[in-house]
Amino acid sequence: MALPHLTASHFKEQRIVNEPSAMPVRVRFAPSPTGPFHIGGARTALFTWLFARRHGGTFILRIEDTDRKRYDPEALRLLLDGLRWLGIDWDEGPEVGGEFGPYFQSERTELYRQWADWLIEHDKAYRCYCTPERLAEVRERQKTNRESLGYDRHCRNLTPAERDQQHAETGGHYVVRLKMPLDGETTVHDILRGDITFDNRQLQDLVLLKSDGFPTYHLANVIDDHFMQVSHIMRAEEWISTAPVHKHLYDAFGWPTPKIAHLPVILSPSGKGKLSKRSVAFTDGGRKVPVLLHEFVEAGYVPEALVNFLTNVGWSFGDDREVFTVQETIERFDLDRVNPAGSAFPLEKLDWLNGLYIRDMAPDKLAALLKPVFEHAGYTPSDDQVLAVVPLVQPRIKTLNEAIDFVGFIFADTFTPAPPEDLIQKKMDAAGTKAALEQALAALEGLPDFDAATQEAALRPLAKELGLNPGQLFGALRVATTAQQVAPPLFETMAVLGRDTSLARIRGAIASLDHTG
RNA sequence: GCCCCCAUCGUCUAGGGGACCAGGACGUGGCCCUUUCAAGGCCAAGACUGGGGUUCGAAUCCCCAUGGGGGCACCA
Repeated sequence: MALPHLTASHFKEQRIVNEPSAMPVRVRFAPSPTGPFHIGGARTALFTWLFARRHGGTFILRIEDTDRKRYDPEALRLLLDGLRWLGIDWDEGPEVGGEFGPYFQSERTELYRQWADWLIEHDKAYRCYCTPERLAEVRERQKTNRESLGYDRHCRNLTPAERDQQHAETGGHYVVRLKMPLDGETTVHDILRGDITFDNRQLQDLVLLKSDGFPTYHLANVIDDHFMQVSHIMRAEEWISTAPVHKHLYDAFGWPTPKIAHLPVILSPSGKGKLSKRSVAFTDGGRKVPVLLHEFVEAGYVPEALVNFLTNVGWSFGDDREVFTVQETIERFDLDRVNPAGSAFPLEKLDWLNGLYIRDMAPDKLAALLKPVFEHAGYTPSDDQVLAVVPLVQPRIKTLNEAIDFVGFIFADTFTPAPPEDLIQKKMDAAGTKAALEQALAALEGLPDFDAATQEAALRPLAKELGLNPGQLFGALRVATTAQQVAPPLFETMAVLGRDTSLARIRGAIASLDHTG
């Protein structure tokens, strides 16, 4: 009988027991306003928010605007709008405040500076006077010598006299670096992965305070998470490698380390590399893969579908269910069903889900969503016109934008007839098509009403009479009235178009067939 | 190069030593329905990366290999 090993399954058992801890759940999403809102960030925000809501905790939004060079004032608006669009609300943060503010790191610089000084005073950190040029040189040398890359700790070993001299020479220009242990190991506990152990010799004396006086992520993050009483850190997987540094920072301050879960990354649909705005990917169909949240909005996805989709990537509902509401997700979301493996972005599944949600939607709600889409495409339909068109598109579109191809022509100011040859259906010729259209025209003209059912009652027997398949007659009429080979069902379409317009177009088609003979 | 993480159908996933000749979903193919396109219904093909252990028994636990991913900034 072998001794039981400490295995992943042990962690999982422990996790379930320990999860509802006495400490109130306080989690944060802490984006950096340096550019558009990335879908990966949106997923991290969603999972964090779901976790907070599931545990009756507090969801904090904190803006990590400590990078002056990359700061983008537009980014914050995109971020807040994006979160709201997804239905993610925050209990503390911009616009709502909270007792642990301010929630913009740029307004907390004094705090970071104080604690950086504290670290220096307590010999946990040191001032580094190395210029970017020297750092680059060190780097180059390490590369040519095939050594492992990193700061050589030059300033850590300065004598007090040398330090004073450097201070004077550089005009007090310095960064603050954390004094990491030079040997031994550091173990970080990740909720999804268990213990992760690092060799301290691989770890860096990372910069905590930049020469412009702003903190780096490492410092600001640790200080804020501590003072904002964050219980669980949830962030993307790319932070794993700096987690041990953060652990040492907490230890240096003498603060407890929050529980940490590194969420898996979303990969490009090909599975090759992170889903990135820099390396634009395309689907097999040649469609550009959306990456930024506003690209999903513009592509005609609806928030309920995107949220449902995002929860299906890296997390699973269980019970073999793929479709569920946010409320249902909140009721059962937890970290133990988060898959630590990165996943390719299954865009086709989003299309399917989006279509599902569209078909499920109340017609007036769909109309409200569709109107701006039509307007963006250059049409100006009235509310009633959009509502009339909803039944035509609702069962057949996967994204809102697809409605434009189906029914956009209905709102167009001018009608461009299809070339006459397009009117001619399979196994038909120009003369036969012309005759069929003339017969149909006559039948339609005499109708007491122009609703779909009345039209059908007249035209279906006519097709038989003419010895045509329904598809032949209806196809010719479809092209005549819509100038499209693909359109919503004919009778409904003509009903929306109106009798006058429909008949005029049929007459035009008949005339165009004269010229082809 | 160094460090770290991960590994089930093409893809997203279920799976926690026996209930697994591995379940669901998307996509794909076929059939039905049909007025083009959809939607809907039915059916089908399709995976435990490899090798060693542990065990009566491994998709599941351990090790190695391989593959993929992430990181190695005065960016987050």
